[in-house]
Amino acid sequence: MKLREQKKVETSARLIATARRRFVERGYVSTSMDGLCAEAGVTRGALYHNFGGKEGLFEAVVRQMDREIGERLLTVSGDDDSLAGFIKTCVTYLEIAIEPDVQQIMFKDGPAVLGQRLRQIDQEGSIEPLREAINVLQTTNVWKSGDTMAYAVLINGAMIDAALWIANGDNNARRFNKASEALTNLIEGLSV
Amino acid sequence: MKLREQKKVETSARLIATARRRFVERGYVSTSMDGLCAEAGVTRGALYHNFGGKEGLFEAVVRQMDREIGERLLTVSGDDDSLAGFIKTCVTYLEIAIEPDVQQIMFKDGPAVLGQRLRQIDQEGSIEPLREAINVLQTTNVWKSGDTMAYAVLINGAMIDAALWIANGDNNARRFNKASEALTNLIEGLSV
DNA sequence: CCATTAACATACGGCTTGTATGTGAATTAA
DNA sequence: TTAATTCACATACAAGCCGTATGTTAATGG
Repeated sequence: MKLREQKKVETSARLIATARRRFVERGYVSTSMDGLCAEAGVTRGALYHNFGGKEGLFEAVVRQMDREIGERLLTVSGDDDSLAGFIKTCVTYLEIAIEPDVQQIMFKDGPAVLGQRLRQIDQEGSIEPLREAINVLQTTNVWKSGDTMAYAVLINGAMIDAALWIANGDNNARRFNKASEALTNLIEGLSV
Repeated sequence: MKLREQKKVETSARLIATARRRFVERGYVSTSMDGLCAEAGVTRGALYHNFGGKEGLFEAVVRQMDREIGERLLTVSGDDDSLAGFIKTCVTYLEIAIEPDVQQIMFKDGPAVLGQRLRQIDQEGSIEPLREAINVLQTTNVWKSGDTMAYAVLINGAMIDAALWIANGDNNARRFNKASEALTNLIEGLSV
């Protein structure tokens, strides 16, 4: 890799890492680009050159986080095409969605900052894998008929809202158990 | 009502009405309080006196919208305690959640601006009625066992995400049919 | 009729973001 | 090798927005 190109990815990585931490700690609007760039050891010029602006930097953080989530889910689902495997993957997603980083970036600031683009981003990362898994279950006759994307969206939203409910309570473990039990019943109810 | 008190209500109402329109059209961050107050025929002094700030005004808009949604749902559900009535109410909620006003205020800007407070607000407006309906179904033995609040949250989230999916497509009617069919199957799957 | 208060207007300061321009090092071509 | 060019980044500047602190006027109450 060329020297200049390498420097570029280094500063980009530093900016993303710093941004991720600050966006999680202070939220999007309360995060100043001056302070962020200072901590990253660059000026705002570097930011606007690499990411176009505050929004672009935030989007880069979202994409990074989305990839990480996708990878973590892959290690769980593996090649298990059973209904039990699907449920286990969903419960794992619930665990991930509870984490403060994910809550702040993906659920709280994400929709306001990126709007529809956020959906496009984790369409690939979360919903599409979900849909494919449902599609497999449907072709093996263990899932009700109906549009697989609609099912995927419903379950995705159910898990997101459940995660927010869990994280906003004072007893996460208790709510998590209740939610995962209800979620399991919900999914089993959709199997034939 | 005292004269001064009445004036207060009037200006508050004008501010809320103008704010609702502008927040929907331009989004929260792109809405200037200078321009908003100018259109409402007052200065920013009135705003900060009545609502404390931009955030307080937005919260007032959210509460108004939440009440309207609750009332509209009540006219549909009535006193029908059957499973079919519950499904009908949910489909109606889906219809409401598709509307651009609701999407922008409740789903896009709401979480970022109000955060956890948004959940508290439509806890009363949306989730709690949902939970009560499920509770009735559960006591009449037409619903699986498990925590009613968890079920309510799951279904609530499923509908919200479905509404976002529908509204972001290019054929709303088609997606709405798919989503309502899948939602019906999901709910029926949770009945015994 | 006067004092008080409440609703609102005005003025000000500080912070933040985006852009326009400058600069030095790396790359490339002659 | 060297000179030109490009690129990654720094600096400077301008404009907008929000919150607060301070007036001001009209209603209320005694």
